Amino acid sequence: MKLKDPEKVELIFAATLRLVRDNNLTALNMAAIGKEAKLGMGTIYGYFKSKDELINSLFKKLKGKNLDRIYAGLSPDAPFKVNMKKLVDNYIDNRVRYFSEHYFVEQCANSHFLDEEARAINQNSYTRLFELLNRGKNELLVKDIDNALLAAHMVGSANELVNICIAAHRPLTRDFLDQAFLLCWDAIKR
Amino acid sequence: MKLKDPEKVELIFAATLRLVRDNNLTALNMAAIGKEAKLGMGTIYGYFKSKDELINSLFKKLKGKNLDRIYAGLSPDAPFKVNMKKLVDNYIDNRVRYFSEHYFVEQCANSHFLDEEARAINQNSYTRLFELLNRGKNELLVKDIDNALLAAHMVGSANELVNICIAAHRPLTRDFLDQAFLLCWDAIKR
Amino acid sequence: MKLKDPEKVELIFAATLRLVRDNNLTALNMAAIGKEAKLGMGTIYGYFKSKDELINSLFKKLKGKNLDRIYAGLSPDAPFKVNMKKLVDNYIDNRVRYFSEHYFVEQCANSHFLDEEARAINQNSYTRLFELLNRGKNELLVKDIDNALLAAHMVGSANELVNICIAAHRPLTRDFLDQAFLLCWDAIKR
Amino acid sequence: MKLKDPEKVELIFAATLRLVRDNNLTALNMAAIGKEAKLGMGTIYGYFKSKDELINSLFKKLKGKNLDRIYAGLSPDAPFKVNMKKLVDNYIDNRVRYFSEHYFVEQCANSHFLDEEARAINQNSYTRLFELLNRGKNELLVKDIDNALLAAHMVGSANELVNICIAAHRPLTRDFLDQAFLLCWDAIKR
DNA sequence: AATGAATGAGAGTTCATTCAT
DNA sequence: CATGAATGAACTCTCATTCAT
Repeated sequence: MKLKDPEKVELIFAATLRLVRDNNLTALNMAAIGKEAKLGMGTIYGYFKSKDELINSLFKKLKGKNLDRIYAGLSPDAPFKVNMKKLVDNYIDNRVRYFSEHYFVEQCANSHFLDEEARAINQNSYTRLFELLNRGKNELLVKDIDNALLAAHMVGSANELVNICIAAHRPLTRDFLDQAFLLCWDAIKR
Repeated sequence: MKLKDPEKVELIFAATLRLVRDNNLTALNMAAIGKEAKLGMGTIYGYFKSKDELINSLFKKLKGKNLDRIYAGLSPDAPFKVNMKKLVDNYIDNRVRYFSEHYFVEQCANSHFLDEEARAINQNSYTRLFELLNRGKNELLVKDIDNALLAAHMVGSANELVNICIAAHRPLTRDFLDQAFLLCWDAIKR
Repeated sequence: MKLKDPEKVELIFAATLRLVRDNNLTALNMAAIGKEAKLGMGTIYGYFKSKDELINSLFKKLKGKNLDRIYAGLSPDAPFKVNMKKLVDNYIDNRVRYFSEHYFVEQCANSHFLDEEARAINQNSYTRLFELLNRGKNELLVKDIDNALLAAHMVGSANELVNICIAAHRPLTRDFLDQAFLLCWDAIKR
Repeated sequence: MKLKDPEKVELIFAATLRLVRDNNLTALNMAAIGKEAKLGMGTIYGYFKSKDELINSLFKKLKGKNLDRIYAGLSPDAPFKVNMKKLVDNYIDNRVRYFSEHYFVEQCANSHFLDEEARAINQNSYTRLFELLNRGKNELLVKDIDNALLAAHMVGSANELVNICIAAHRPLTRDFLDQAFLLCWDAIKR
């Protein structure tokens, strides 16, 4: 698929995110994307050969962008706990700031749209967190529990926290972030 | 005189759960339910006046049954921590044991199918957990943090733990449950 | 079709007339007839082998009954104009009094339900009127115009008059009948 | 840029009229319209958002066109009786010439398809005839009888005349029209 | 004989995808 | 290239008819 005009791809992606945020992935349809992006349906099919490809494409892009943002500002030189705090802050802040992106990603994860590659990406997103947790274990700061469990605990709780935040239209305060981290840290710390 | 057969409702529900587990809520269609339940499609409309009603009906039933199971065996006379352990065990055990039911409920929550009543039920499911956490606070065992945050932390992490468990075909061991509780407890304990 | 219980047939017919009057022939369905007549659907199929047969049966019965009522009280010994007045009075009175029957008959006439026999009956209903008109012509009271035209004029106008009457909830007064007859008589009289 | 084709609406309307003429409104279905109009079924939904809308749309169009044709050639300057003759001629001629259109309209009037607006149009179609009859009364040419009765008489008889004409495959002769008018005129004239 | 639950063909409608313009 | 009208398979739902009770 030749991307003749990269700007159009962004138009399509943005339209898709708005529609899923407002309506739901289940209600997403190609005609609506065309209308929302102010593009003909044929044009969209010039950039994506199917609805599935469009969704997978956007999913992969968002997953990548998101990982970059989450690990931004972490440094091997900083103390472990500082890195963890930064990570949790980043994670929560990101989920709130880019809510429609995460909403889309979450809806996709439960759908039949994702292809093998996308599912793999979804599962590999823990890699860097695992590395960080290993460092924590080496420094005898983190419980000697399977990384998968530790990660699941952190990510699951952070996600649910954000969901509540969004549902209650609660603004993201420093206090909230601190309390969220406190819970996470107490859970995993040795 | 032939009466409408209450067992058929169960047949329909079971078929629906199997189909959603195997194919996804998005792929669920009335013809398939009929075939899977070995009933004519019209028969299903004798028990539910629409696909939406069927889905909402099943959703509400599962939500109710699930809450009952989760809080089974808890006692006001038992120490707080014992109750919490029981709760987390129940919760995780239930999610694994009745995976297809939870899968269905989760898919519904992300869909346009749920009616107002179902959405309300979905949101009120935290009530009993809040009461338990209040007791923990009274006994100075639980951090003085908003119940919503504490609950979100517990539930979110438990869900993600189970997802990993299921994805990795990992059996539910005593060790796993103990470690999961340890994380939860350390997080919320004062 | 053995009529085991002639009373049930009447129940079915009455239910059908009520339903068509209230809803329309297009909306008539067998389940509704069963419910309205307080009979099981199987019972109805014991008396009529299909929906079509039921409708045709009722149509034929109503057509016959109606003709008898319309020509009741006419006598070869009475003067022509007296007979005509009686006929128009009968016709209009009947249409108003047995409105739901005529409504059913009219809806049938425009439907795909009627079989050959019913259509024939519908067309032969003019025979006796033609004979009467012939007598009028012999007595030099009626215009020398094709009976079909004369009859169509009378019947068509009477029907439309009644429709207006019903639509406007206008009661059937002596004046109304007299004016209606005046129009008819002036039209056909030589 | 391909524009929605206004000709297609006519194609759809024409196909609908043919199907109703040949089979009945009750037997009309969207797949058949598509096939008859040589259009995909979905295409029809590009022009009409439902079967009901299609039917109401066609009904309203036909009602309008028909009224225009019926009152064509009438003039306030012409004598009353000349106008009446023209009107009856137009009416009968129209009903015969555009039989399938009238057949469709009649079937609709007896169906559950018409919306409020269409029913209102159907009932207001007498307005112009009432005005004409008022003029006749002013000129002391028409009986002092309620317009509704006079109109019903004229319209009802004309309709029935045409039905006979069509049923008997009788061509529409000058004689026939003259006789039909004679009946009408004698009926209403003072 | 009477019942009404069960059936499934067929109706109206949607939507991913194509293709003439 | 871009467009959006056209397509028809697939979906939800209805209803005449059957048949186990």
